[in-house]
Amino acid sequence: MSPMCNGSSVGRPRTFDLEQALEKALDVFWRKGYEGTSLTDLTQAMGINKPSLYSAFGNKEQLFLKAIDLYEQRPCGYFLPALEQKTAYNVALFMLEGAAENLTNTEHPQGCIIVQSALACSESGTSVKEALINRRRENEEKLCQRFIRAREEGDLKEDTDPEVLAKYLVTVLQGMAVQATNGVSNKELHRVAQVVLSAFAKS
Amino acid sequence: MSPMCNGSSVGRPRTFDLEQALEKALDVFWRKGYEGTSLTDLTQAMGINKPSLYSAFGNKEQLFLKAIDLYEQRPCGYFLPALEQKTAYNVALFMLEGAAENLTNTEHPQGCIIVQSALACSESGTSVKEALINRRRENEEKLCQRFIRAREEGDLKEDTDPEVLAKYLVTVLQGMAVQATNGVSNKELHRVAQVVLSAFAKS
DNA sequence: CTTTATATTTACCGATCGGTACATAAACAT
DNA sequence: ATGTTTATGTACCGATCGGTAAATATAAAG
Repeated sequence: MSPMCNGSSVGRPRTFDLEQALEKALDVFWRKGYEGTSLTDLTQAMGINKPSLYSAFGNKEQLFLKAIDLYEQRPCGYFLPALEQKTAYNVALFMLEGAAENLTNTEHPQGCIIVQSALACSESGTSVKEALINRRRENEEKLCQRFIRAREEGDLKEDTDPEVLAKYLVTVLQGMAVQATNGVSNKELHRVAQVVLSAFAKS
Repeated sequence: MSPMCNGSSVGRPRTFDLEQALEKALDVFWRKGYEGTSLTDLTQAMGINKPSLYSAFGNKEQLFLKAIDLYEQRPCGYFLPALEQKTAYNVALFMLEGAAENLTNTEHPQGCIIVQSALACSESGTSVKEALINRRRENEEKLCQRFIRAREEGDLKEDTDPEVLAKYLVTVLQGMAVQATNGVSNKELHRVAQVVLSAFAKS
């Protein structure tokens, strides 16, 4: 039992790459949603068979949760950096333009997996649905905290409510995610973002 | 063959009310989505069995399409009247406040069935998914036409693009629908609506 | 070598999916 | 009373669902 060795080098070695397989699973869940994705869809895309999937990732739900972790790190990686912009306006700018570009990027499925993969589902999907609700709430909360800080720094007027501003912004972002599933172009989403930003500048 | 008689009064009469059954089906589809709803869910809620469902409504997909027709007439009945308001601002006001109230109304499921019931789905659901995309587009187009008229009437400034304004507004409305599935209160949605409307007034 | 530990393959599990065949029931027309 | 027409209840269809048991394959450790 050698310490600090996660790969446990005894036994037959795995013949596929964990992260590449997870990327493939993310792609399928993103396009078809949680319940719309079957294990056959997954194993075909990942190039492995079911027992390998279960031994590596647990089950369908745990695989999905790992996939959305990867989603937040990679395709949606612009979110946390957006929070680090110097002004509240720049936070909104970075986030809206990043979303407009990313939600319509044709190098991966359109829209946001955290919005579209389990908005409504059967009983067996409710735990995933609630996990996604929590992710959306957490992201809104992070944005809210950033706006609270902005107001303390004098970056937002005293009479603007950070909570309402954050909720308004994520509402627009989630709406843009729906528009992206409609097949809207990045140019159109950028125009919507501009409407928000021009109002932001005047306030 | 007596003319002008839709109920074709020959044969055993139907023992359930078509519209009441459709209302029950709408309620289930609204909560569970298209693919998340099973025929067992439907027949239990409607109080009929499968052959009755199929003879009365065709199949699951046709039943769903009839359910969203009913949705647009009844629960979402504020949309078309909103377009008839006298000014562009009042159109937006009526629509945003109506949505805030309706999306969170606890007398029926939360959110918007046209947004949430098939954002992402398996291959077998793509035709329903596309039907919903078309509904969303049609509603956006109606709003766009209303804003074009508003600009012709001098009700909107010459430099505002009706298409962009309409797309922005439906984006907010669709985002509010997502928020509603998160379980947000009507008060919170009204605050978001107010952000939009105050910017609208200044423009 | 043998042992031990892990991964892969195949084949299968019970449950549920959307949809239907068939017999029966209930109304009207003749 | 009989036939026609439509609706209902039961019982079933093949396909697919998520998940797994068991056998085999491949590595390191002894």
